[in-house]
Amino acid sequence: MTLAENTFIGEYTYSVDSKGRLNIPSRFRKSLSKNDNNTFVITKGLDPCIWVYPLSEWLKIENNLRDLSSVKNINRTFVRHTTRYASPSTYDKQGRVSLTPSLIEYATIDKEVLIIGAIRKIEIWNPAKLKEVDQENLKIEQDSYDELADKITL
Amino acid sequence: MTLAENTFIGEYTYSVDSKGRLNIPSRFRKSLSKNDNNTFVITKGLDPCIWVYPLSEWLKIENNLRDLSSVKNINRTFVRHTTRYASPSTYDKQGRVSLTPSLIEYATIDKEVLIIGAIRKIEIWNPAKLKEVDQENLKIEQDSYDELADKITL
DNA sequence: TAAGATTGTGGGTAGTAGTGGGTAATAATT
DNA sequence: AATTATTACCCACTACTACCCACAATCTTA
Repeated sequence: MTLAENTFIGEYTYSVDSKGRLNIPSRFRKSLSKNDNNTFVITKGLDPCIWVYPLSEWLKIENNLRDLSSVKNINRTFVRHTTRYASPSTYDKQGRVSLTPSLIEYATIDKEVLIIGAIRKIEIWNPAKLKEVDQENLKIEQDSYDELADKITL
Repeated sequence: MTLAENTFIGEYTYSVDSKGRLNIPSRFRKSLSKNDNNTFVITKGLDPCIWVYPLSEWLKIENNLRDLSSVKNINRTFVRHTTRYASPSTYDKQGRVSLTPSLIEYATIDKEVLIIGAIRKIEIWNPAKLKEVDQENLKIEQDSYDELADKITL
């Protein structure tokens, strides 16, 4: 038994260089399915962080979006918001992808970042920002946390 | 696995020149199917923006419209509004299409525009206008938005 | 423990992409 | 038919991106 493909766990502290490039941890690259041709899709997270999907995972999302009719206003809005910040990126010979300025700004990323494996995707955080968000969540969500406990056995 | 044909994601800030020409982002041109002979169909969006379809995608829409019975008033109106502003445009050697004055006026486009990949089509926005529209949508549709987000796993 | 391989980081360079303007070919109008 | 207007093509400049090479630190293996 080995680790599952396109499944990411663990946390790393890396740095973004002056050109906006960020190394994808070697472990994560090895986990990426061969079919994905060294390509991730990088986009805005729902939290103030950057999300990185394996190409094949992203294509599943695309297919769901494709079925939404543009006659409905809410569908147009949803599709636009989901796609506009997304861009495919094949990592270079050194294993790096490049982050766009607008994403770097959105995630308030300086130089040092936290790269976190979140099973189906990878999250890129400004360490300080994550601490903030964790604090807030701690207060609010104990109830919903309990609810989750029913579904997931730890 | 590679990126899907005629599928557009990402966002670009480009400018319309004095001749009404607009560059189609290189990524989008590469994604356009070979069958489409460098041709897009440019038309009015349902939002105050311009929609740009790959030729082959547009033909599918035409076929759908063909099946709408003209007995119903709403159908006649819908067909008329969808078709009257549409015109095919092959991009030049520099990768530019030209926008008609009436479309530019409809989308209140000045010089700077936001080009957004919306899966099956490309949207061209006046950045300020999009901000406005986003604001309005934010108020009204949070519930239906969440519902959609529930169906589609991000 | 020493040699080799792997991994993260930094920087230079050639090719590509976006933009602006001029000119020829085509279409429209008088 | 002549003139004007419009369109499409061509050339040129700038900025940026992707690729390449290099190096240091860490980990692996003999």
